[in-house]
Amino acid sequence: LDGWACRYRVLENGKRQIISLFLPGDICEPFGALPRVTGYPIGALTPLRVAWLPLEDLSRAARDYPSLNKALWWDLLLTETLVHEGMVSLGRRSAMERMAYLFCELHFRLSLVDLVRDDVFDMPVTQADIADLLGLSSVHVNRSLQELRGSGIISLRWQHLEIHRVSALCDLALWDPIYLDFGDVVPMAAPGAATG
Amino acid sequence: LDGWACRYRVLENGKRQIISLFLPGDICEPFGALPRVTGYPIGALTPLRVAWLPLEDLSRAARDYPSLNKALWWDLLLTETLVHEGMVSLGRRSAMERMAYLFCELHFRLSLVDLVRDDVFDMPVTQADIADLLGLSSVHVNRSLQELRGSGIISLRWQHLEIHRVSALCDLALWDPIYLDFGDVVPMAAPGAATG
DNA sequence: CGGTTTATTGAAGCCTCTCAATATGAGTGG
DNA sequence: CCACTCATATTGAGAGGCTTCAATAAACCG
Repeated sequence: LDGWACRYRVLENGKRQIISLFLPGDICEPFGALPRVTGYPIGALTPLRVAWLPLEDLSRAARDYPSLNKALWWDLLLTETLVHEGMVSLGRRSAMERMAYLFCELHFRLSLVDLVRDDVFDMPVTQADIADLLGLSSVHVNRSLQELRGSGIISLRWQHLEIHRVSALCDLALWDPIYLDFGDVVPMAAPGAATG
Repeated sequence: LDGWACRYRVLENGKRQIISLFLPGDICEPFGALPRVTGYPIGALTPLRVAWLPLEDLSRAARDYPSLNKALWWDLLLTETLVHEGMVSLGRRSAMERMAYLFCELHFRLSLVDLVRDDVFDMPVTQADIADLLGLSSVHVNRSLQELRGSGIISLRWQHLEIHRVSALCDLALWDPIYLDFGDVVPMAAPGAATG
């Protein structure tokens, strides 16, 4: 409900990679068992306020309310897409482009839950967190950030991010709003109970 | 059924990133609508032989056979985990480590479908493909490959990969067999039909 | 047997990392 | 309100990994 969390993984050599971000309104375990099984822990990046949904309640509610069921699928698809685009960032975007992309993504996601006002929003995370999210060192995050500020596209102070030129940021990020066409998605009717 | 495929994404600057690999036996669209919606194309890396399952048939079969339903969830979870670990590779593993990790993953996955004999298997992809998979340049893939061969851990000729020292490869890859504990997964019973 | 794709090699340069030091800010207790 | 402490941010310098460009060798294909 409040605060930012993430799914992450720490390698034996001590390096951490953040897999995905959970923002206010996000569902950490859309259909229950997903994250439990994978072994990736979920950690808080800020103090958190969370809602706990018993599996049975969620399951029953999803069965009773088709629109909720659809919303769960929608969430699953969107989350998946975000992860995929994160992979593209890590593999094929430069440090600057990754930073820009991250801000674009946050702008998009936080807008969905009405947490953006005039292209300004809170970013209650540390530069080290951003580094682990983007696969960079915190030093380099700092420098990229300064460069981005110097170009006049954004400003970031007191954990407030202000995007001055959204289109310039999107261009830099190689942003492609492929997720925005989710409106009329009707995924396959989910199969029956898994008792086997 | 035969051949390798992948889901990928090409950025405006022409760079390609491969999101995930589909090997023989893999399901490209586990619950139907997932990839269709995200905009990521699926491409063949080799000549392909595929089975096409009509959505209704799959849906009905999953409802009628709980074990199949469970298998679909299992597949979804495993695929998800593989993607996540791929992110960790891109973000926090060096070129050598990524190569090693890729071979470990392939060894694991191809073993599941009985395509590995004595730690030897086919790898019918080009070095450029591997580069796009690991977020590297093909030149660097070539050099990392040579280094890996020179160390005596593997040999790769005629698109045949031979792993001589599996444990050394796993160590190098920072391999962590977290997916191997999938045996007794019973995910949440999938919710009802999505008509909304 | 040519023609095209793929693999290999070399050299130069940049992007990003690591190490290390300093500055700034937030929180705490006096 | 200030001194102290700790986490975070910033800066510098040097090194290294990886990339790009470009050329050559090898393998594949009809």
